[in-house]
Amino acid sequence: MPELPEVETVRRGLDALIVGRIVKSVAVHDSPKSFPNVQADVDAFLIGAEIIAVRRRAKVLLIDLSTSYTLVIHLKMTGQLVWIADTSRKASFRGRSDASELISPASGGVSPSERFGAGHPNDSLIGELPDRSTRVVLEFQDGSYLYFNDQRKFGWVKLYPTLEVPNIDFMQKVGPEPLEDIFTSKEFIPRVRRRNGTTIKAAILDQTVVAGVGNIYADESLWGAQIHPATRVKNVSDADLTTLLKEIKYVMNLSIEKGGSTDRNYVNAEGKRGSYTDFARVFRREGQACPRHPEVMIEKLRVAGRGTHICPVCQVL
DNA sequence: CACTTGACCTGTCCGC
DNA sequence: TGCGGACAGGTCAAGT
Repeated sequence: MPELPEVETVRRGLDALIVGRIVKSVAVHDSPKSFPNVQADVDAFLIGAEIIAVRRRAKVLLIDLSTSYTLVIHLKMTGQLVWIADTSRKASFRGRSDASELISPASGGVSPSERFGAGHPNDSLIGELPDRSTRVVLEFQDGSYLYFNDQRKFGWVKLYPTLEVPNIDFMQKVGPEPLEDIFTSKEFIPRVRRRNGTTIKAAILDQTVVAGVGNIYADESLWGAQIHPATRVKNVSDADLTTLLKEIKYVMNLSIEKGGSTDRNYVNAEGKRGSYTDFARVFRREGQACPRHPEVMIEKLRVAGRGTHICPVCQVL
C-alpha cells in the first residue's frame, strides 16, 4: 500500500478537495469488507452529511462527517481515493442504486501507461472513472465524485461513530506517529527492543512498534542507517537505532515532499503519480549502483517474508 | 508466548 | 503466443 507518506499525500489532497461537500449518494461494488452490517447507519449518517475534516492515523484515513460519524478507510496494497469534479457523467448516476450499473466496460487489457504515455512523474495514472477496480463511489451534491478504487480488494471503507474510532482494535494497538517531533529515540528504542527476537526489518514493519513504515521506507531507512535488514534486533546498537529513526523521519519527509512513491498503483487524490522512487537509493534498484559505492550493485533478497533491497558493502550482517 | 507463514485478491512479468 | 509460477506497497489468522 500506500505507506505513511502516500496516505498523508492523499489526506492533504482530500483536505483541499472535499471538505465542505455534502454526500448525496453512495454505491458499493464488490467490496465485501466495506460497510459491513450497517446499511441503516449509512442511510442515516452518511447520506446528507457534510465533510468536516480529513485526518490520518498510521496508514488509515479518517473522513469526519457533520453527523459525528467518520469514514475509516484503509487502502492496503492497491487502494486509491480519487476525487473528480466531473459533471458530464452526472446523468448516468442519477437515481441508480445498483452499483454494478456504474462500472464501465473493461478497458480491453490496455494498461494506463500504454493509454497515457510513459508515466512521467506526476502524470495522471487514471483513465475514465469508474473503472473495473472501482469499489465505492461517493457522489456529492455538487455533482463531483470520490472514487475508492482497489484492484486487489484488500482495502475497505467503513463507517464508525467518530467517538468510537479510537476504540477500534487497530487504533488501540498501533504505535506512535514517527514524524511527530515528540517521537524520539527515547521512545523508539524500547519499542523496537520489544521485538528483540526478530530482525530489525520485521521490527520496524510491525505497526505496533511504530506507525506507518512499510516495505519501501523500511529498505530506504535501513540503507540510510547502514544496517543490514536481517540483523537481529538484539545485535543493533542504541546508536544505530537512533540513526535509524532519523533516517525513517528523513525518507518519509522527503517522500511527502515528492508526493509519495508510485511503484505501480499509487496515485494521489487527483489521480497523479508521486515521484519519490526517482530519489530512492535501494528500493526496486537491484542491479543498479549503490549511491555510496558506485562500483557496487544493489542486491535483492528476502527478509521478513518481503522483497528486500540492500547494498552488500554498506549493509553487512 | 513470540515469531513466521499463509491467506486474502487481481494483474503483471518472466522463463519455458 | 501460451501457460504456469512467482511476485506486488499490508494486515490478519493460523501454524510452529
